[in-house]
Amino acid sequence: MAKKLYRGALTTIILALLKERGELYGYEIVQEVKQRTEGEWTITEGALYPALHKLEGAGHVTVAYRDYKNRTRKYYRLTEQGRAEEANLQTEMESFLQSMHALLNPKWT
Amino acid sequence: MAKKLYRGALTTIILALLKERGELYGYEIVQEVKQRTEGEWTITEGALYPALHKLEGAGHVTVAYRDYKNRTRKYYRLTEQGRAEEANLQTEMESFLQSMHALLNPKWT
DNA sequence: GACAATGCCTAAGTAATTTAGGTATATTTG
DNA sequence: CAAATATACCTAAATTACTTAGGCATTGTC
Repeated sequence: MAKKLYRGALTTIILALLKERGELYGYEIVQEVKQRTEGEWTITEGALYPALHKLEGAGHVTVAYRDYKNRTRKYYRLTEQGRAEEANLQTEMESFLQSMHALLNPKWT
Repeated sequence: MAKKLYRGALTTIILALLKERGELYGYEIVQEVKQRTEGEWTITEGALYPALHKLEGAGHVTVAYRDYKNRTRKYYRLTEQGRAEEANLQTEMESFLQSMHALLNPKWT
């Protein structure tokens, strides 16, 4: 995605964006991430599409095909389970941030 | 370390702890991380020791052997380059946190 | 008319981790 | 006091999320 970190965060990001936006297609997710991080992160398609397929297989998202100018877009949307999973991963991320904070910021005794 | 996330953060953590504490031996790092994260994270030794050896090979840390009750401890300490690297990784982590924030927290337009 | 952008995809390679061992001494517990 | 746990180091194989490097087809741009 960017350099070394971030491994494992991709699914969390996808689900969070879907929760916020309701519906997104793959290519749109790439653009969205690029915009929001001001070019810092570029999701590679080789990571994104397999991740989306895995989410679909797990029942966390559903797919709807829609055409736009002779190109087919696959729109993804959260299922009920997907919402639950999103909440879990959000919690996990918060826990991660907290732990990281505890490790990198010494307490001024 | 914990579940899925955090890959790539280990070196950042090690260097940050060394900067703060001056000197640490391997086993001590495991304990320190466990304490600070309130048991959330357990660095596996299979990850830690190779990481330390890599840091040594890169010239980011130096090693001093010291004995304590018939057991040998390998104390690690930052080199000048190690300090620079620590600063780099710290910056990288901050950038990561910022990007993550931008992705998970929608801006209330 | 060529090249970038849009839109989807997969397969091979990479690298940081986990898992699962190994060795040896010190301390705690039943 | 024996057995289990803690301390202290280590490595090798397996796992896994990712990058790299392709492929296909259409649309927009210089």
